[in-house]
Amino acid sequence: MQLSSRPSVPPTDLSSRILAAAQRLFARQGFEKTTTRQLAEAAGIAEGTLFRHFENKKAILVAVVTQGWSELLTDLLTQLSEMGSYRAVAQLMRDRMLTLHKQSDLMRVCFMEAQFHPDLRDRIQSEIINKMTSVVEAFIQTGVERGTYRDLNPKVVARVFLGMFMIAGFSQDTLMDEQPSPAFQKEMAETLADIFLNGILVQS
Amino acid sequence: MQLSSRPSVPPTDLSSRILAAAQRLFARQGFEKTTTRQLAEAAGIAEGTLFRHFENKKAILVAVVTQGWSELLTDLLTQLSEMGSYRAVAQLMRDRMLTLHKQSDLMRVCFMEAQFHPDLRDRIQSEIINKMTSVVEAFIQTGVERGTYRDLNPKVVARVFLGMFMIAGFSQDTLMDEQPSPAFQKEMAETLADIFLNGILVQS
Amino acid sequence: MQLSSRPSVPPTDLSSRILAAAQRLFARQGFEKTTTRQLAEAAGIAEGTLFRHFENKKAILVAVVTQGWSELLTDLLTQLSEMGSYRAVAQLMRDRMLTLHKQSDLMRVCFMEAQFHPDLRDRIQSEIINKMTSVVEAFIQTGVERGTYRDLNPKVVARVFLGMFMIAGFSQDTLMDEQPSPAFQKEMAETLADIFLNGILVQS
Amino acid sequence: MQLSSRPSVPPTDLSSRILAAAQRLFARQGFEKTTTRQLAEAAGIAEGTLFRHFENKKAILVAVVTQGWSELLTDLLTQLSEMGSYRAVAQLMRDRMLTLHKQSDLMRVCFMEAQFHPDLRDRIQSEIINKMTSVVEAFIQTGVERGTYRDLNPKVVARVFLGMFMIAGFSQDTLMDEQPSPAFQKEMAETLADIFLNGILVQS
DNA sequence: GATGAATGAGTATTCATTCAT
DNA sequence: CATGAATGAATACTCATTCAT
Repeated sequence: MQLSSRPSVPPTDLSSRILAAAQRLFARQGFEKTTTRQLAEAAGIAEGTLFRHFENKKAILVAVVTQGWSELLTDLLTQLSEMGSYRAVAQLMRDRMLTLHKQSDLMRVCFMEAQFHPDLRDRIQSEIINKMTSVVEAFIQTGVERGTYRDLNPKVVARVFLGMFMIAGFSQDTLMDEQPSPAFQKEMAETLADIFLNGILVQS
Repeated sequence: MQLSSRPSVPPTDLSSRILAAAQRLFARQGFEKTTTRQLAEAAGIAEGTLFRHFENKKAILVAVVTQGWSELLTDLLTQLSEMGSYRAVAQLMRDRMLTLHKQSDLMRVCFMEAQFHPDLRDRIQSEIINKMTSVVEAFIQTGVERGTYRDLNPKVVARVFLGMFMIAGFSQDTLMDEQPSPAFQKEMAETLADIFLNGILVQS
Repeated sequence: MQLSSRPSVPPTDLSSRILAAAQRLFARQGFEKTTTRQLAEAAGIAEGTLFRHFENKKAILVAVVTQGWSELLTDLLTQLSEMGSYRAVAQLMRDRMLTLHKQSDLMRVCFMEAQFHPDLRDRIQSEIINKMTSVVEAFIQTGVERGTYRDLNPKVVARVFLGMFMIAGFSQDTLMDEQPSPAFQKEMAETLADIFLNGILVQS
Repeated sequence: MQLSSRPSVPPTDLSSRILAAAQRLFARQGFEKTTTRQLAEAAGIAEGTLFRHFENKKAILVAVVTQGWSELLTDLLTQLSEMGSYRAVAQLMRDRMLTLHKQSDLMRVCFMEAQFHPDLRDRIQSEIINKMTSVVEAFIQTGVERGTYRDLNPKVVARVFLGMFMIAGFSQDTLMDEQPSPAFQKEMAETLADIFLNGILVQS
């Protein structure tokens, strides 16, 4: 997996067209319900052409997911590394959550399909989640050592942090209101960050 | 949907046998990948019999999900209403999250399939999520009014609270470690509740 | 494999209808070129029904061949065992060759497909050819011991004998004249039997 | 078809490379199961190039078969014409059968595919088989007239003679023992020639 | 001439649903 | 009511052939 690749992919090359179409369709309909015919049509190519670029349908899923997470991880790492104040994590979460919403396609694909495709899940886990978790963990650890964060298990906190991303990017669209207003989304993101930092209890 | 029904369903009646089998299979393999033949076999009946009890395969999905959330909601409402201290919410979360793990089958089915079946999602939302949210919202509201909780938007906090359930019950199994140890699960549940109440920042 | 089964199969049961259609089509067009759609149409059933009776297309081929040889072998054994005079082998050959013509469908299927389907070939060989060869071999052996046949290696003679069957039933239709006249066929059968018994050389 | 052409084809010219690859692949896998991609790969050229040299896949089959029989026929004619003694036909058969084994690739291709490609069969028949048959027929005829061979229908004997070739070159590999030992092959060839000349009956 | 990416009709197989028993 | 054989539309994937480079 290449973490540094990407925004340069020309949208005219077929593989990219296929992946773009696949991301949209998989997210909208799920992997199983997306037919290769639809995929080809959406990419503006013939059905057979799909199989010149990817060995089979599942390989398209793997590519979509791998590429997507790759981008996500790159962005997160960049932002974390540039973040001066350890209190600014709220800012980061807010930003991330709002942009994550745009990538909720990807989140959905992952959550939906990872479960039924062990090899896909293994890739996501070993190549991505673990990397993200350990980066965030190190970040939290530093915050704890500096006395900014409470003395909680950094590994666990990292998971909660990442889990919150998913709430934001994923469950909103899925089970909550059809189309939450931008204002509500903003408040949601800010409250989530606030709770993450301060909790809901009044400080005694 | 009946919220108060349920523990009286005899496991020998065919509809229940079908639903039990379906919940397991849908969670394990997803709705699309579960064939009616498997369903029938798992329920110990003939394939055609399925269609005497449910109009079509999708009706089985709807029934599984509705029934499951119904139980979940009933339990949550009971516990909330019986809860004296508003600080004890941590206790509740811990309990819920640990038991939720057992019901992760249901969570999975919901998260996976709700998206692709708008009518299912609508039912879940209008009949369940909204009810849960408003109950939790009222609970939070009271906590805020009593000065136990900070003055945050109760509706938003309620969503965060419910969202955290899902982290616990769902994403763990799906994307995190293959089989998180009970000890880790317990720590995860407690830390999540702790962060929800206190945040990660050191109290200044 | 059952050697003694057969002429009692009711032509109304679907498996038999499928096999009958398959024998004709495989012989006419080959296994690869026969589509399951054609197969179903010829058997007067739906395409999906094929797969309720046979696991896959190849299983139909195996069944056709096995069944066919089974019948052929049964007949041959019966005739050989009932044959009084060891000179009468000519009579047998003539009869067999003429009826074989009707079963040339089967011969073709076997010769064509056996080669590309090792497991099929193995079955034919171990269950049928070897049985036929050893029966004929024993017959020849007896002829040699009685002084009726020359002292040639019975195993080799048996193979030649069986090979001659194939010339008769198979290569005629395939490479020789489109439709050899019955008269020519009869002469061919008789000459083949004659040469087998007496050779072409004038007795010195 | 050119009977006198050929062994001068340089193996570097593309058409020949294609034919060589095709003969091997068709014999090994059959015509239908050999893909043009395999063909191109085996010939070391691009897939599209095939279609600059042959109009379509079937034309390659026709060329392979025509060329092969052409060589076979040339050899047979040469040997027959050089044969002094009419008793020496046994020698010829033995030789032919042993070398035929090497060309069993060709035999297989012919037997397999001729049947399903009427135009191919017509070519083989009119241009080759008929020529071979009539040459052999004339040869037998002469033997009969000289009193060496019994007074059998020369046309029929010629067919039996050619049919025996096929037993030898073809059916052995296909349905008989996996890999008959050279010794067994030799005995087979000799016995076949012996039976052809003398029959199996003890001369009374 | 050679290439190989693109094509799309065609394939075997699956599976929700029906219906005669 | 329960059954399970029959159905046939729908699916992922293959491959001979074309054509712009």
